[in-house]
Amino acid sequence: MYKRQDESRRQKLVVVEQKKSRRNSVSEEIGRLKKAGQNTEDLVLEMRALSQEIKEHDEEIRAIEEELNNTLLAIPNLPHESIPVGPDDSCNREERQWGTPRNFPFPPKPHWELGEQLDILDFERAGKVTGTRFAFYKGLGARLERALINFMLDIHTNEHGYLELIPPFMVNSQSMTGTGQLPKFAEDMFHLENTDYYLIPTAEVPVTNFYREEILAEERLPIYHVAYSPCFRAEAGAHGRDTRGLIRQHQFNKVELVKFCPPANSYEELEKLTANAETILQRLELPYRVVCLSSGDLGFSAAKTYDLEVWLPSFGTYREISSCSNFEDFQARRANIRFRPAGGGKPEFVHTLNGSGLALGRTTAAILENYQEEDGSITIPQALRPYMGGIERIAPPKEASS
RNA sequence: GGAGAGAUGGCCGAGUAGGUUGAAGGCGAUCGCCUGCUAAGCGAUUAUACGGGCUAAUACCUGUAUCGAGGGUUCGAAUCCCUCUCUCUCCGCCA
Repeated sequence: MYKRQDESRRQKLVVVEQKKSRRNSVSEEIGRLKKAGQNTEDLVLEMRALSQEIKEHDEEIRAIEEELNNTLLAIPNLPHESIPVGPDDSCNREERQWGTPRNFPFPPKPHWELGEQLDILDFERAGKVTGTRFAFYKGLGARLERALINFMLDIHTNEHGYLELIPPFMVNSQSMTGTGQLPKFAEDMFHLENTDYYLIPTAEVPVTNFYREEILAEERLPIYHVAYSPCFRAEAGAHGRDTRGLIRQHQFNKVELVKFCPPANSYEELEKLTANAETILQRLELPYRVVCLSSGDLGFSAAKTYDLEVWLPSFGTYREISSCSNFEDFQARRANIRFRPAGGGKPEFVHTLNGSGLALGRTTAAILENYQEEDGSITIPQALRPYMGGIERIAPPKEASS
Protein backbone atom coordinates (compact mmCIF):
# COMPACT_ATOMS: atom_id res chain seq x y z
CA MET A 1 0.00 0.00 0.00
CA TYR A 2 2.58 2.46 1.15
CA LYS A 3 5.07 1.12 -1.31
CA ARG A 4 2.71 1.50 -4.22
CA GLN A 5 1.92 5.08 -3.32
CA ASP A 6 5.54 5.90 -2.89
CA GLU A 7 6.50 4.41 -6.21
CA SER A 8 3.77 6.22 -8.08
CA ARG A 9 4.93 9.43 -6.43
CA ARG A 10 8.51 8.86 -7.49
CA GLN A 11 7.55 8.11 -11.09
CA LYS A 12 5.55 11.29 -11.34
CA LEU A 13 8.39 13.18 -9.77
CA VAL A 14 10.73 12.07 -12.52
CA VAL A 15 8.32 13.15 -15.24
CA VAL A 16 7.64 16.55 -13.76
CA GLU A 17 11.29 17.19 -13.12
CA GLN A 18 12.09 16.47 -16.74
CA LYS A 19 9.45 18.95 -17.81
CA LYS A 20 10.75 21.54 -15.41
CA SER A 21 14.20 21.01 -16.74
CA ARG A 22 12.98 21.72 -20.25
CA ARG A 23 11.09 24.78 -19.09
CA ASN A 24 14.17 26.17 -17.42
CA SER A 25 16.44 25.71 -20.38
CA VAL A 26 13.92 27.02 -22.91
CA SER A 27 13.14 30.02 -20.75
CA GLU A 28 16.79 30.82 -20.70
CA GLU A 29 16.86 30.44 -24.46
CA ILE A 30 13.95 32.84 -24.84
CA GLY A 31 15.81 35.40 -22.82
CA ARG A 32 18.80 35.09 -25.06
CA LEU A 33 16.75 35.27 -28.28
CA LYS A 34 14.84 38.30 -27.09
CA LYS A 35 18.04 40.08 -26.33
CA ALA A 36 19.15 39.33 -29.86
CA GLY A 37 15.85 40.75 -31.10
CA GLN A 38 14.51 37.51 -32.53
CA ASN A 39 10.97 36.24 -32.55
CA THR A 40 10.10 33.94 -29.67
CA GLU A 41 6.36 33.64 -30.01
CA ASP A 42 6.31 29.93 -30.86
CA LEU A 43 8.47 29.02 -27.92
CA VAL A 44 6.46 31.13 -25.51
CA LEU A 45 3.30 29.45 -26.67
CA GLU A 46 4.82 26.01 -26.23
CA MET A 47 6.04 26.90 -22.77
CA ARG A 48 2.68 28.21 -21.77
CA ALA A 49 1.23 24.77 -22.40
CA LEU A 50 4.13 23.05 -20.68
CA SER A 51 3.74 25.19 -17.58
CA GLN A 52 0.13 24.22 -17.40
CA GLU A 53 1.06 20.54 -17.52
CA ILE A 54 3.63 21.03 -14.82
CA LYS A 55 1.06 22.68 -12.62
CA GLU A 56 -1.23 19.69 -12.99
CA HIS A 57 1.55 17.22 -12.20
CA ASP A 58 2.57 19.20 -9.13
CA GLU A 59 -0.97 19.09 -7.88
CA GLU A 60 -1.16 15.32 -8.35
CA ILE A 61 2.10 14.78 -6.51
CA ARG A 62 1.02 17.03 -3.70
CA ALA A 63 -2.17 15.02 -3.27
CA ILE A 64 -0.27 11.75 -3.17
CA GLU A 65 2.17 13.10 -0.65
CA GLU A 66 -0.60 14.28 1.59
CA GLU A 67 -2.29 10.92 1.48
CA LEU A 68 1.00 9.19 2.14
CA ASN A 69 1.73 11.45 5.05
CA ASN A 70 -1.66 10.83 6.62
CA THR A 71 -1.11 7.11 6.36
CA LEU A 72 2.27 7.45 8.00
CA LEU A 73 1.08 9.64 10.88
CA ALA A 74 -1.53 7.10 11.92
CA ILE A 75 0.90 4.20 12.24
CA PRO A 76 2.10 3.48 15.78
CA ASN A 77 5.71 2.72 16.57
CA LEU A 78 7.03 -0.83 16.38
CA PRO A 79 7.62 -2.50 19.75
CA HIS A 80 11.19 -3.50 20.55
CA GLU A 81 11.97 -7.22 20.51
CA SER A 82 12.91 -7.27 24.20
CA ILE A 83 9.45 -6.50 25.52
CA PRO A 84 6.81 -9.05 26.53
CA VAL A 85 4.07 -9.70 24.01
CA GLY A 86 0.49 -9.54 25.20
CA PRO A 87 -2.85 -7.82 24.78
CA ASP A 88 -2.76 -5.60 27.89
CA ASP A 89 -1.10 -4.71 31.19
CA SER A 90 -1.64 -8.22 32.56
CA CYS A 91 1.34 -9.27 30.48
CA ASN A 92 3.66 -6.56 31.74
CA ARG A 93 6.90 -7.91 33.15
CA GLU A 94 8.13 -6.88 36.56
CA GLU A 95 11.85 -6.15 36.29
CA ARG A 96 12.72 -5.45 39.91
CA GLN A 97 11.48 -4.15 43.24
CA TRP A 98 13.15 -1.69 45.55
CA GLY A 99 12.40 -1.15 49.25
CA THR A 100 9.83 -2.84 51.41
CA PRO A 101 6.35 -1.45 51.97
CA ARG A 102 6.07 -0.35 55.57
CA ASN A 103 3.95 -2.34 57.97
CA PHE A 104 1.40 -0.02 59.48
CA PRO A 105 0.15 -0.79 63.02
CA PHE A 106 -2.92 1.27 62.12
CA PRO A 107 -5.03 1.51 58.97
CA PRO A 108 -3.21 3.95 56.64
CA LYS A 109 -5.30 6.81 55.37
CA PRO A 110 -5.50 7.89 51.76
CA HIS A 111 -3.48 11.00 50.95
CA TRP A 112 -6.51 13.19 50.25
CA GLU A 113 -7.82 12.60 53.75
CA LEU A 114 -4.41 13.32 55.22
CA GLY A 115 -4.04 16.40 53.05
CA GLU A 116 -7.38 17.81 54.07
CA GLN A 117 -6.90 17.07 57.75
CA LEU A 118 -3.47 18.67 57.69
CA ASP A 119 -4.98 21.60 55.80
CA ILE A 120 -2.36 21.37 53.08
CA LEU A 121 -4.62 20.25 50.21
CA ASP A 122 -7.97 21.73 49.24
CA PHE A 123 -9.95 19.91 46.59
CA GLU A 124 -13.28 21.43 47.41
CA ARG A 125 -12.31 25.03 46.77
CA ALA A 126 -10.46 23.96 43.61
CA GLY A 127 -13.74 22.49 42.47
CA LYS A 128 -15.45 25.80 43.09
CA VAL A 129 -12.75 27.91 41.50
CA THR A 130 -12.16 25.70 38.49
CA GLY A 131 -13.80 22.30 38.50
CA THR A 132 -13.31 18.69 39.24
CA ARG A 133 -9.83 17.16 39.07
CA PHE A 134 -8.05 20.29 40.26
CA ALA A 135 -6.41 21.01 43.60
CA PHE A 136 -5.07 23.79 45.72
CA TYR A 137 -1.84 23.09 47.58
CA LYS A 138 -1.68 25.14 50.74
CA GLY A 139 0.96 26.08 53.30
CA LEU A 140 3.38 23.22 53.86
CA GLY A 141 1.63 21.27 51.10
CA ALA A 142 2.67 23.90 48.59
CA ARG A 143 6.07 24.03 50.23
CA LEU A 144 6.44 20.27 49.92
CA GLU A 145 5.56 20.29 46.22
CA ARG A 146 8.00 23.14 45.60
CA ALA A 147 10.71 21.40 47.60
CA LEU A 148 10.28 18.24 45.56
CA ILE A 149 10.58 20.11 42.29
CA ASN A 150 13.86 21.68 43.35
CA PHE A 151 15.10 18.44 44.85
CA MET A 152 14.54 16.58 41.59
CA LEU A 153 15.94 19.32 39.38
CA ASP A 154 19.07 19.60 41.52
CA ILE A 155 19.79 15.89 41.40
CA HIS A 156 19.28 15.62 37.66
CA THR A 157 21.30 18.72 36.82
CA ASN A 158 24.09 18.31 39.38
CA GLU A 159 24.48 14.55 39.54
CA HIS A 160 23.08 13.17 36.30
CA GLY A 161 24.30 15.77 33.82
CA TYR A 162 21.02 17.08 32.45
CA LEU A 163 20.75 20.66 31.20
CA GLU A 164 17.71 22.41 32.58
CA LEU A 165 15.07 24.04 30.40
CA ILE A 166 11.94 25.90 31.34
CA PRO A 167 9.75 25.47 28.28
CA PRO A 168 6.64 27.25 27.03
CA PHE A 169 3.58 25.63 28.56
CA MET A 170 1.68 25.95 25.31
CA VAL A 171 2.81 24.65 21.94
CA ASN A 172 1.49 24.74 18.40
CA SER A 173 -0.03 21.82 16.53
CA GLN A 174 3.15 21.09 14.63
CA SER A 175 4.98 20.36 17.86
CA MET A 176 2.13 18.15 19.02
CA THR A 177 2.42 16.23 15.75
CA GLY A 178 6.17 15.95 16.13
CA THR A 179 6.01 14.05 19.39
CA GLY A 180 3.00 11.99 18.36
CA GLN A 181 0.09 13.50 20.33
CA LEU A 182 -1.53 14.70 17.11
CA PRO A 183 -3.36 13.85 15.02
CA LYS A 184 -4.61 10.83 16.94
CA PHE A 185 -5.05 12.10 20.48
CA ALA A 186 -6.53 15.56 20.05
CA GLU A 187 -9.33 14.87 22.51
CA ASP A 188 -6.84 14.19 25.31
CA MET A 189 -5.55 17.74 25.26
CA PHE A 190 -6.71 21.22 26.08
CA HIS A 191 -6.88 23.33 22.95
CA LEU A 192 -6.97 27.10 23.26
CA GLU A 193 -9.88 28.52 21.38
CA ASN A 194 -9.21 30.57 18.24
CA THR A 195 -5.54 29.68 18.27
CA ASP A 196 -3.25 26.90 17.11
CA TYR A 197 -2.05 26.48 20.69
CA TYR A 198 -2.45 23.53 23.02
CA LEU A 199 -1.62 23.30 26.73
CA ILE A 200 1.21 20.84 27.00
CA PRO A 201 0.35 17.39 28.40
CA THR A 202 4.01 16.98 29.35
CA ALA A 203 7.27 18.92 28.96
CA GLU A 204 8.32 16.16 26.58
CA VAL A 205 6.49 18.03 23.84
CA PRO A 206 8.26 21.41 23.94
CA VAL A 207 11.61 19.94 24.94
CA THR A 208 11.71 17.27 22.22
CA ASN A 209 10.54 19.82 19.66
CA PHE A 210 13.33 22.15 20.80
CA TYR A 211 15.47 20.59 18.07
CA ARG A 212 12.71 20.12 15.51
CA GLU A 213 13.88 20.56 11.89
CA GLU A 214 17.49 20.65 13.01
CA ILE A 215 20.60 18.71 12.10
CA LEU A 216 22.86 18.28 15.12
CA ALA A 217 26.56 17.53 15.01
CA GLU A 218 27.16 14.01 16.29
CA GLU A 219 29.75 15.39 18.71
CA ARG A 220 26.93 17.15 20.56
CA LEU A 221 25.17 13.86 21.28
CA PRO A 222 23.93 12.60 23.58
CA ILE A 223 21.96 15.63 24.71
CA TYR A 224 20.26 15.45 28.11
CA HIS A 225 17.58 17.93 29.14
CA VAL A 226 15.52 18.18 32.29
CA ALA A 227 12.50 20.44 32.50
CA TYR A 228 9.94 21.26 35.09
CA SER A 229 6.47 22.10 33.83
CA PRO A 230 2.85 21.82 34.76
CA CYS A 231 1.04 19.26 32.63
CA PHE A 232 -2.51 19.56 31.36
CA ARG A 233 -4.57 16.55 30.41
CA ALA A 234 -8.21 16.37 29.51
CA GLU A 235 -8.38 12.78 30.76
CA ALA A 236 -11.06 12.03 28.22
CA GLY A 237 -12.51 8.60 28.83
CA ALA A 238 -11.26 8.43 32.42
CA HIS A 239 -14.63 9.19 34.03
CA GLY A 240 -14.98 7.50 37.37
CA ARG A 241 -11.32 6.47 37.62
CA ASP A 242 -9.24 7.88 40.46
CA THR A 243 -11.74 10.62 41.05
CA ARG A 244 -10.34 11.48 44.46
CA GLY A 245 -6.97 12.82 45.39
CA LEU A 246 -3.92 13.79 43.40
CA ILE A 247 -3.61 10.67 41.28
CA ARG A 248 -5.47 11.85 38.21
CA GLN A 249 -5.74 15.60 37.79
CA HIS A 250 -6.33 17.85 34.81
CA GLN A 251 -3.25 19.78 35.88
CA PHE A 252 -0.19 18.40 37.63
CA ASN A 253 3.46 19.22 37.95
CA LYS A 254 6.21 17.10 36.52
CA VAL A 255 9.96 17.08 36.15
CA GLU A 256 10.72 15.52 32.79
CA LEU A 257 13.91 13.97 31.44
CA VAL A 258 14.53 14.06 27.67
CA LYS A 259 17.42 12.57 25.72
CA PHE A 260 18.65 12.74 22.13
CA CYS A 261 21.24 10.19 21.09
CA PRO A 262 22.60 8.21 18.12
CA PRO A 263 20.62 5.02 17.36
CA ALA A 264 23.42 2.74 18.50
CA ASN A 265 23.20 3.60 22.21
CA SER A 266 19.54 4.38 22.71
CA TYR A 267 18.74 1.24 24.72
CA GLU A 268 21.73 1.78 26.94
CA GLU A 269 20.49 5.35 27.42
CA LEU A 270 17.04 4.07 28.33
CA GLU A 271 18.50 1.99 31.17
CA LYS A 272 20.44 5.00 32.41
CA LEU A 273 17.45 7.29 32.18
CA THR A 274 15.31 4.84 34.10
CA ALA A 275 18.00 4.58 36.75
CA ASN A 276 18.10 8.39 36.98
CA ALA A 277 14.39 8.46 37.71
CA GLU A 278 14.74 5.63 40.23
CA THR A 279 17.35 7.64 42.09
CA ILE A 280 14.68 10.10 43.15
CA LEU A 281 12.50 7.39 44.67
CA GLN A 282 15.49 5.84 46.40
CA ARG A 283 16.58 9.14 47.94
CA LEU A 284 13.04 9.68 49.15
CA GLU A 285 13.04 6.10 50.45
CA LEU A 286 9.80 5.26 48.72
CA PRO A 287 9.26 1.57 47.85
CA TYR A 288 8.70 1.01 44.15
CA ARG A 289 8.97 -1.51 41.38
CA VAL A 290 9.97 -1.32 37.74
CA VAL A 291 7.71 -2.80 35.12
CA CYS A 292 8.39 -3.37 31.43
CA LEU A 293 5.22 -2.68 29.47
CA SER A 294 3.94 -5.40 27.21
CA SER A 295 3.25 -4.79 23.55
CA GLY A 296 -0.45 -4.30 24.27
CA ASP A 297 0.09 -1.73 27.00
CA LEU A 298 2.70 0.25 25.11
CA GLY A 299 1.91 3.81 24.07
CA PHE A 300 1.42 4.87 20.47
CA SER A 301 4.87 6.42 20.03
CA ALA A 302 7.11 4.22 22.16
CA ALA A 303 9.19 1.22 21.20
CA LYS A 304 9.92 0.25 24.79
CA THR A 305 8.70 1.62 28.10
CA TYR A 306 9.58 1.03 31.72
CA ASP A 307 7.01 2.22 34.22
CA LEU A 308 8.16 3.08 37.72
CA GLU A 309 5.41 2.28 40.17
CA VAL A 310 5.46 3.63 43.71
CA TRP A 311 3.84 1.89 46.65
CA LEU A 312 0.67 3.58 47.86
CA PRO A 313 -0.46 2.13 51.23
CA SER A 314 -4.08 3.25 51.04
CA PHE A 315 -4.44 1.55 47.67
CA GLY A 316 -2.40 -1.44 48.77
CA THR A 317 -0.79 -1.46 45.33
CA TYR A 318 1.95 0.08 43.24
CA ARG A 319 0.88 3.02 41.09
CA GLU A 320 2.66 4.52 38.09
CA ILE A 321 4.79 7.52 39.00
CA SER A 322 7.14 7.61 36.03
CA SER A 323 7.16 6.28 32.50
CA CYS A 324 10.52 5.98 30.75
CA SER A 325 10.45 5.33 27.03
CA ASN A 326 12.65 4.92 24.04
CA PHE A 327 10.93 6.23 20.93
CA GLU A 328 13.79 5.26 18.66
CA ASP A 329 13.41 7.37 15.51
CA PHE A 330 9.62 7.63 15.68
CA GLN A 331 9.50 11.17 17.00
CA ALA A 332 12.68 12.15 15.19
CA ARG A 333 11.07 11.31 11.85
CA ARG A 334 7.95 13.27 12.60
CA ALA A 335 9.83 16.21 14.04
CA ASN A 336 12.71 15.83 11.56
CA ILE A 337 15.49 15.83 14.13
CA ARG A 338 18.70 14.50 12.65
CA PHE A 339 22.40 14.37 13.29
CA ARG A 340 25.37 14.44 10.98
CA PRO A 341 27.62 11.44 11.58
CA ALA A 342 31.05 12.37 12.92
CA GLY A 343 32.79 11.00 9.84
CA GLY A 344 30.60 13.08 7.55
CA GLY A 345 27.92 11.72 5.27
CA LYS A 346 24.17 11.87 5.14
CA PRO A 347 22.22 13.06 8.15
CA GLU A 348 20.49 10.32 10.14
CA PHE A 349 17.57 10.48 12.51
CA VAL A 350 18.43 10.65 16.19
CA HIS A 351 16.73 8.50 18.75
CA THR A 352 14.66 10.29 21.36
CA LEU A 353 13.87 9.14 24.88
CA ASN A 354 12.06 10.59 27.81
CA GLY A 355 10.82 9.78 31.24
CA SER A 356 9.28 11.43 34.23
CA GLY A 357 11.73 12.21 36.90
CA LEU A 358 9.12 12.27 38.53
CA ALA A 359 5.44 13.18 38.41
CA LEU A 360 4.97 15.54 41.34
CA GLY A 361 1.36 15.03 42.40
CA ARG A 362 1.82 11.33 42.77
CA THR A 363 5.13 11.81 44.56
CA THR A 364 3.46 14.11 47.09
CA ALA A 365 0.67 11.57 47.50
CA ALA A 366 3.22 8.80 48.03
CA ILE A 367 5.08 10.79 50.68
CA LEU A 368 1.90 11.64 52.55
CA GLU A 369 0.76 8.04 52.56
CA ASN A 370 4.05 6.28 53.21
CA TYR A 371 5.27 8.72 55.84
CA GLN A 372 2.04 9.14 57.78
CA GLU A 373 1.84 8.55 61.52
CA GLU A 374 -1.12 7.41 63.52
CA ASP A 375 -1.97 10.97 64.60
CA GLY A 376 -2.18 12.03 60.95
CA SER A 377 1.14 13.86 60.89
CA ILE A 378 3.72 13.38 58.17
CA THR A 379 7.44 12.82 58.66
CA ILE A 380 9.47 14.62 56.00
CA PRO A 381 11.94 12.28 54.26
CA GLN A 382 15.51 12.99 55.34
CA ALA A 383 16.75 13.92 51.88
CA LEU A 384 14.04 16.52 51.50
CA ARG A 385 14.54 18.38 54.76
CA PRO A 386 17.17 20.80 53.43
CA TYR A 387 14.61 21.83 50.84
CA MET A 388 11.95 22.31 53.53
CA GLY A 389 13.96 24.73 55.61
CA GLY A 390 14.81 21.96 58.03
CA ILE A 391 11.20 21.08 58.80
CA GLU A 392 10.95 17.46 59.93
CA ARG A 393 7.26 17.00 60.35
CA ILE A 394 3.94 18.29 59.13
CA ALA A 395 1.54 18.20 62.04
CA PRO A 396 -2.23 18.59 62.08
CA PRO A 397 -3.36 22.11 62.92
CA LYS A 398 -4.36 22.61 66.59
CA GLU A 399 -7.62 24.17 65.58
CA ALA A 400 -9.43 23.80 62.35
CA SER A 401 -8.61 26.82 60.23
CA SER A 402 -9.98 27.69 56.89
C1' G B 1 -3.33 47.39 20.27
C1' G B 2 -1.40 51.90 16.81
C1' A B 3 2.71 53.66 13.30
C1' G B 4 6.96 52.43 10.61
C1' A B 5 11.30 49.25 8.97
C1' G B 6 12.98 44.60 7.77
C1' A B 7 13.63 38.91 6.80
C1' U B 8 19.23 36.70 1.24
C1' G B 9 24.31 31.09 1.94
C1' G B 10 28.06 29.25 8.77
C1' C B 11 28.24 34.78 9.75
C1' C B 12 28.35 39.92 7.69
C1' G B 13 26.50 41.97 3.38
C1' A B 14 25.37 43.29 -2.33
C1' G B 15 21.53 42.50 -5.56
C1' U B 16 14.14 46.10 -7.24
C1' A B 17 12.86 49.28 -14.81
C1' G B 18 11.94 40.26 -13.86
C1' G B 19 16.23 36.65 -18.10
C1' U B 20 23.85 32.27 -17.38
C1' U B 21 22.38 35.04 -9.60
C1' G B 22 22.59 29.05 -6.14
C1' A B 23 23.19 33.91 -5.73
C1' A B 24 28.86 39.66 -6.05
C1' G B 25 32.13 41.15 -2.08
C1' G B 26 34.00 40.32 2.83
C1' C B 27 34.67 37.25 7.22
C1' G B 28 35.12 32.50 8.91
C1' A B 29 36.39 27.34 7.74
C1' U B 30 39.14 23.47 4.95
C1' C B 31 43.20 21.95 1.75
C1' G B 32 47.79 23.26 -0.64
C1' C B 33 52.11 26.60 -1.28
C1' C B 34 55.41 29.73 1.13
C1' U B 35 58.05 30.65 5.86
C1' G B 36 63.52 28.60 11.56
C1' C B 37 58.38 28.81 14.65
C1' U B 38 54.20 32.05 14.93
C1' A B 39 51.95 36.05 12.35
C1' A B 40 51.36 37.79 7.55
C1' G B 41 51.07 36.42 2.30
C1' C B 42 49.57 33.47 -2.18
C1' G B 43 46.35 29.76 -4.62
C1' A B 44 42.15 26.51 -4.51
C1' U B 45 37.77 24.76 -2.24
C1' U B 46 33.55 26.06 0.82
C1' A B 47 24.90 25.26 1.21
C1' U B 48 21.16 21.79 1.84
C1' A B 49 17.29 18.50 0.67
C1' C B 50 14.98 15.24 -2.62
C1' G B 51 14.99 12.32 -7.30
C1' G B 52 17.53 9.72 -11.57
C1' G B 53 22.10 7.30 -13.58
C1' C B 54 26.52 4.62 -12.33
C1' U B 55 28.39 2.16 -8.23
C1' A B 56 31.71 -1.26 -3.15
C1' A B 57 30.61 3.71 -1.91
C1' U B 58 28.22 8.77 2.37
C1' A B 59 32.68 8.73 -4.45
C1' C B 60 31.26 10.59 -9.25
C1' C B 61 27.71 12.38 -13.12
C1' U B 62 22.92 14.54 -13.81
C1' G B 63 18.00 16.80 -12.70
C1' U B 64 14.66 19.47 -9.48
C1' A B 65 13.68 22.55 -5.36
C1' U B 66 15.22 26.22 -1.82
C1' C B 67 16.98 34.16 -1.20
C1' G B 68 11.20 33.93 6.11
C1' A B 69 6.36 30.63 4.74
C1' G B 70 2.26 29.90 1.38
C1' G B 71 -0.31 31.40 -2.98
C1' G B 72 -0.65 34.50 -7.64
C1' U B 73 1.11 37.04 -12.35
C1' U B 74 4.76 35.45 -16.31
C1' C B 75 7.68 31.52 -21.34
C1' G B 76 10.85 32.91 -17.05
C1' A B 77 10.57 35.85 -10.16
C1' A B 78 15.48 36.82 -4.75
C1' U B 79 13.40 40.78 -7.89
C1' C B 80 6.09 42.39 -9.37
C1' C B 81 1.06 41.28 -6.58
C1' C B 82 -1.77 38.96 -2.32
C1' U B 83 -1.94 36.39 2.49
C1' C B 84 0.59 34.74 6.75
C1' U B 85 4.70 34.27 10.27
C1' C B 86 8.70 36.28 12.66
C1' U B 87 12.27 40.28 13.94
C1' C B 88 13.48 45.45 14.93
C1' U B 89 12.23 50.84 16.18
C1' C B 90 8.66 54.38 18.19
C1' C B 91 3.93 55.01 20.90
C1' G B 92 0.24 52.75 24.12
C1' C B 93 -0.43 48.84 27.76
C1' C B 94 1.44 45.40 31.11
C1' A B 95 4.40 41.21 34.92
